[in-house]
Order: sequence, then structure tokens, then C-alpha cells
Amino acid sequence: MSDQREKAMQRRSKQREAIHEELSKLKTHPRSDELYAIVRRRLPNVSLGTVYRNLDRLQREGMAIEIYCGDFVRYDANVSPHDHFLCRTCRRVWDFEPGALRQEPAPSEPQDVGGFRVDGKYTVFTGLCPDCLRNL
Amino acid sequence: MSDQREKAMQRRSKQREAIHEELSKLKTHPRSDELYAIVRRRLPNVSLGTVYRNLDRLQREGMAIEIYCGDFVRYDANVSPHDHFLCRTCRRVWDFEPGALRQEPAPSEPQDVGGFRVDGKYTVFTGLCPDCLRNL
DNA sequence: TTAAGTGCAAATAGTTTGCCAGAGT
DNA sequence: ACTCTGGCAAACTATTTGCACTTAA
Repeated sequence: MSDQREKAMQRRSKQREAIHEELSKLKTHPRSDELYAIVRRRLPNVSLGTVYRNLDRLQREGMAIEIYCGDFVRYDANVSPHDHFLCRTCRRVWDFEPGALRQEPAPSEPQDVGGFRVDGKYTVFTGLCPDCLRNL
Repeated sequence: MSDQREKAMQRRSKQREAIHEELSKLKTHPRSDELYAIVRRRLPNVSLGTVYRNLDRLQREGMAIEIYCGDFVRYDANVSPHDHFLCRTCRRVWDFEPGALRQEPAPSEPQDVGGFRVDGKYTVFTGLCPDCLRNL
């Protein structure tokens, strides 16, 4: 009764490495197209589809997280638990450690709560960033 | 120096009323197309564009909230602070009051934190819902 | 009467996918 | 060699928008 399926062999690729490295350097939580432009400076032939495929894979493997911003997704190579701030005006995302608004950290192991298996949590604060507040 | 601009007059419409009422009846956090199908039973000629326009307006007026699910948006007429759970498999959204994982409520008034004006907060837990856990 | 709101369809934009060539082990 | 991975472009899907017509006030 054992599962006979072969696990697909995982190969490394310079594209995925470049995508992960460039994402790791950034603190700006780039959109796919922004990261694509940056990776293209290193690998001029990389395609946007490859960026999407690898961001999805990195996320599934726990090496990146997705931040849903409504009209698009932003990516972050910092997978340690932290919150974000989404500016309603410029739609940039910032890391946020709000002191007085401190959150419970996400469970590090999947945890069963009321019949749900919780394996992640994300908190996004919304409002106006300092730049947009200044230009009000 | 006073602002002479006329504020645009706001009219009621049976479409917006129907959209808000039907959304209020639902506890399922529908997608736009799901709500569209329901409203269409009352107003067979409403268009999807009208549903979008009014959901956006209800949200801006504080009568509904948007829940970003990555590939689409879900809507909720319950604007009182509460968290959500997004199932990674079926991508349904549930209300979530996680007891041990209790959150700080969102600030009811805009609050300035480290140069940011925070006017909202949303927390989404992710994982597997009871149904999908059963079918594993 | 008049401009806000709607219906419709076309346009937009982010993301996904099929296919075949290319590369990692 | 075997098959995972990528490049490319077409396809897909949620959402937005332009425009002429309705309708609330």
C-alpha cells in the first residue's frame, strides 16, 4: 500500500537563482514586472513567464511570500513573520513593525483551530505613507 | 480662498440598494460574479459593470470591505473589525475569530504611527478549511 | 431639466499556459 | 539520455472604461 509515485527531481537553474537573489536584495516588495526588469539586467533573455513560474515556486517552497494588494501581487524574500503597510495612494508596500499595534506572530507550525488548519497569516495595515501624506 | 467646487450630488439607485442588500444577506464573502448572479435574480438587467462600480463605491463609503484573495477580490458587508480565513485549496473565505490567535482590533480613528497614517488593517489567516481537510 | 447612474461591449492588465527548444544531473 | 526548465507568444480572467441612454431629484 505504499505510494509508488516517483517524486519529480528538482533541478537548479540560474534563472531561479537570479530571481531569488535579486528579490532578496530588495526591500521594496516589488511587483512581478518590477522584478522582471531587474533580473533582465543580469539575464537579458529571461521571460516574464519564468519570473512568474519561479516566484510561484519560491513561494510554495517557503523562500518568498506574496502580498496581495488587490490589483496585483507584491513579493518579499523576507519570510520571517512581519506585517506590511499598503499605501492607498501610491500602492507601495512597506515593512511595518507598529509598536503600539503589535500583532501576534503567525504560528510557526500548522495549527488546528476550530476545524481549520492554519498554516499562515498575513496582516496588512492600510492608509497613507509619509510621502503621500506630505503631498496631500 | 474658500473651496468653491460643488460637491457632486449623490443619488440613490435601486441597483445599488439591491447590491448592498443582497451582499448583506450573505455570509459567504462572494466574488463580484457570484453577487452579480444573485442580484440578477432581482434585477435581471443589471450589468456586471454596475456591480463593480457600486461595490467600489460601497467600499469607499464604508458600507462594505474588500478581501484580497490574490486572484480576485471577495466582498463583505460586515464592516465591523473581524479577521478572515482563506482556504488555499477551494479559495473560499470564512469569518475567523481564532481565540488563541486573537488580534488587536484595527484603530477606529486614523492613527499616525512612525510617519504613516494608519486607517485600516486586515488580517487573513491561510490554510485548509474543514471541507478540504476532509478530502485530503 | 439635468447630471448622476446604468447597460453594454470593448478595452485593459495581471497572470497563466502550451509548445518546443535548451540545459542540469 | 532523460526530463526538468525556460523562452515566447497566445490565451485567460478579473476588472475597468467609454459612450449613449435612463432615471432620480
